[in-house]
Amino acid sequence: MNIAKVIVDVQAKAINQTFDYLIPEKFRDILSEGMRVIVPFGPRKITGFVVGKKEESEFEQLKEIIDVLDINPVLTEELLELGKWVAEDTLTLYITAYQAMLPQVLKAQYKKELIRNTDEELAHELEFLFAGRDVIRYEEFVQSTVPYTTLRNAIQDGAISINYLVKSKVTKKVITFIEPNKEAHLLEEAFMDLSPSAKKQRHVLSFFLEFPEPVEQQKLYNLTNTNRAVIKALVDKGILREYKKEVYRNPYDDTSFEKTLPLPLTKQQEMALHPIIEKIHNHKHDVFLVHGVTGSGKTEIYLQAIQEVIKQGKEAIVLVPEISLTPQMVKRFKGRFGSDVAVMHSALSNGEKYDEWRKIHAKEVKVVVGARSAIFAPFENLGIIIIDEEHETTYKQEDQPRYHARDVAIKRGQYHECPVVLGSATPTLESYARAKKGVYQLATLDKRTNNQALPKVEIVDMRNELHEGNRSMFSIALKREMESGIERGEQIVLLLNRRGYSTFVMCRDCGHVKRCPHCDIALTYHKNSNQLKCHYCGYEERMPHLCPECNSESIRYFGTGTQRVEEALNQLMPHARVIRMDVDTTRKKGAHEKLLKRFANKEADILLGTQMIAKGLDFANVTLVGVLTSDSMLHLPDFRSSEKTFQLLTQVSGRAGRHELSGKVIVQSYTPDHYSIQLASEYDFEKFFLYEMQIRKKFRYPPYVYLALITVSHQNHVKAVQITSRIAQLLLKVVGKDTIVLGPTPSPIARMKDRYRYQCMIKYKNEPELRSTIKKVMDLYADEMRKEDLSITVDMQPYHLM
DNA sequence: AGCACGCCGACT
DNA sequence: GTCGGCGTGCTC
Repeated sequence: MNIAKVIVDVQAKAINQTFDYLIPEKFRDILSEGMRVIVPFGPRKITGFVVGKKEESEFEQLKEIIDVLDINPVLTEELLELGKWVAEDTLTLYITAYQAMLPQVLKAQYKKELIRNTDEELAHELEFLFAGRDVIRYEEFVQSTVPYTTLRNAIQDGAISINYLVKSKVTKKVITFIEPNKEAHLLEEAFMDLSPSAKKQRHVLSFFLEFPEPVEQQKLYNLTNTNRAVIKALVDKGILREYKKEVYRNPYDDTSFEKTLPLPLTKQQEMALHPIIEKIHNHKHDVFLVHGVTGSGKTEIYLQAIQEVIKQGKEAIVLVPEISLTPQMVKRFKGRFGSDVAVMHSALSNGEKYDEWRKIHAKEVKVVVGARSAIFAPFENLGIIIIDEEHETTYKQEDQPRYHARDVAIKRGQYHECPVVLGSATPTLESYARAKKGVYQLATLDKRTNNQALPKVEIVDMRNELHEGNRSMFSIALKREMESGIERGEQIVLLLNRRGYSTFVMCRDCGHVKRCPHCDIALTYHKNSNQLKCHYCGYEERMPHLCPECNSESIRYFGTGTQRVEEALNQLMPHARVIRMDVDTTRKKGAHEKLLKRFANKEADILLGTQMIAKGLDFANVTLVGVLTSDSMLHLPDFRSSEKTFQLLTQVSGRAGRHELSGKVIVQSYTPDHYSIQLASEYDFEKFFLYEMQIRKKFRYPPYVYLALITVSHQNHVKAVQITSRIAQLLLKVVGKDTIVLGPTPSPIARMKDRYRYQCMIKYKNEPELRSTIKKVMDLYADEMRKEDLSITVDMQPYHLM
């Protein structure tokens, strides 16, 4: 096996295939599939993944692999196969799929440098640029005024050559330790010899006389109240010694988690857990849907199933929506499994993510708890995969590869012959329908573990409030409940649902709304900078004093931001202490946890926030949940808007009365009769499911059909429409008669970054050839995509129709 | 994609 | 003769 098949790091359709390379003698024994290599590619050097080996190649002149980057393969055989499947299933490039499976820092960076090959005089500009050096960075040339032709000539003459470099982004964290450099009695001698005026040095030495152990440099500074200078003096005298050690960055201090033991299960939990355990014992794959109301103890089921898996010497993956949002979740896993747990989520730095990944790769942990991409954890002996809050949209990646973690989980579950558990209080219609059909195993938990009733939900019709002269954003009922709650010393969670409903700027005189000049969307007002920003392209301008249309001074921002609610709250109840949680107050690392901790410590009466407070919070003292704007996303152009509203209301309601105190929920709405609001208030998932399924059936939406969305964008409006139309016609010709091809229709954001966007939607039940057909159609436009700056993207099973 | 190479027109 | 701007074709 002297030849390696390599997928190279070039994102282009024409390169989406394996390339053969000769394995040099020195790498023959060590090179295996799944390793990263550096290979020559045309004039450059790039990285690639070895996906296979073979004896012969149809190419005559093979180049040799330049270097091998890994000692152990970064992708297992399973992951190589899985990546191939992901790429083909989502219609993306192999290299894109492989890179999505690995931490960012393993992606190489490419650099160039110019090398002088001759002592002879160069063109004078080049001579000036090199300034006596033999090697310069390529950027130096780019930044200079030297014409390209001059360099080109020098390269053709052989006077200068380009060196292509592959640089690793990997940085490993190193900690400096300080320890005594002498034995105890010699140390004591040294102590005596120290000048009596060297107070600090004597203090440090006395510390080491008491504890002759290595100490982290930083800790030593703190413990002995010294600094670099003092320690250096002692090191220079040969009394102390410093050494460096490579460590994992540990974003969670394992010792700070209290060890927990399995809790006794309720009958319902027992019944849900039992069949899962059975599959674990029999090494059989199956998909379980655990449909449990908030507080029904789903997490305990996960924990005990994982315990069983660990007992068998196998590993577990737990996906949670966005783990930084639920420190309580991490606490529960770390509390039960301690340092056997790796944690992966977007709030970690790239270095931290890499370290957590290395722990998995090195088989130092048994469990990974993480967001979407943790589904690719390089375990080789998986015993269970759990997806908590299965309905969350974050499990679908919105850029390439556009995979859904649930699909990947099931694929891996099949490979490892292990169960996949989906958990939710409000499952997606897709999963629930499958469970009802018997494709998934359904377990229902309709009782809370503490037998507390779910909090009562009161819907307030905001139209009546308006008629009765209450123009504020708080209904009379909500105000009353907030006041009495605070009086009793209880806490309140207020949700401002502002998805699809941000703060835009409108002139009260002429109705003019400020829009982005490059995108078809209203600009959003940002108070702290007094600027208007576009959330799609980043365009920004100053908030105008006068309406640009009619010069009126009555130009104001509309919509309800959390800041405005906070101000109104302060006016309404000056004594109430409010914590505001939104993108602005949680931008800084760790800000999230800090705010939640303050709320938990009862440093505030009201927690006011956006969607991010709806999930996973568990505060014993919260008895009231208020939803200020329950219907803001009902009117989005999205077939899931009812489902999402139902999910959000159900979830946020579950935040009240989780422990001894009973809870209450007040939902304010302008459409109080809407079924998703009504049924959420009754916690009637079953009824909601049946009703919504009828609607999906009538309008032909999932789960009755599968969707594929093709989005075409181009600077020229007419061109975008024309091409979309042609694609729709081409597809219509080949698909089955039950398949619906819609389009061209303008995308919900019809213009973005000065490009017009049109889409073609395909609704199908059974189209085994659809992927290859779409590929062929895309190939027809390959040339135009390159030359004419045309863009065509495909999303199989889109979540948002943007 | 990213690069080299070659051709062409413009300008000293 | 240079200089700079495209278009084209190749990458094991």
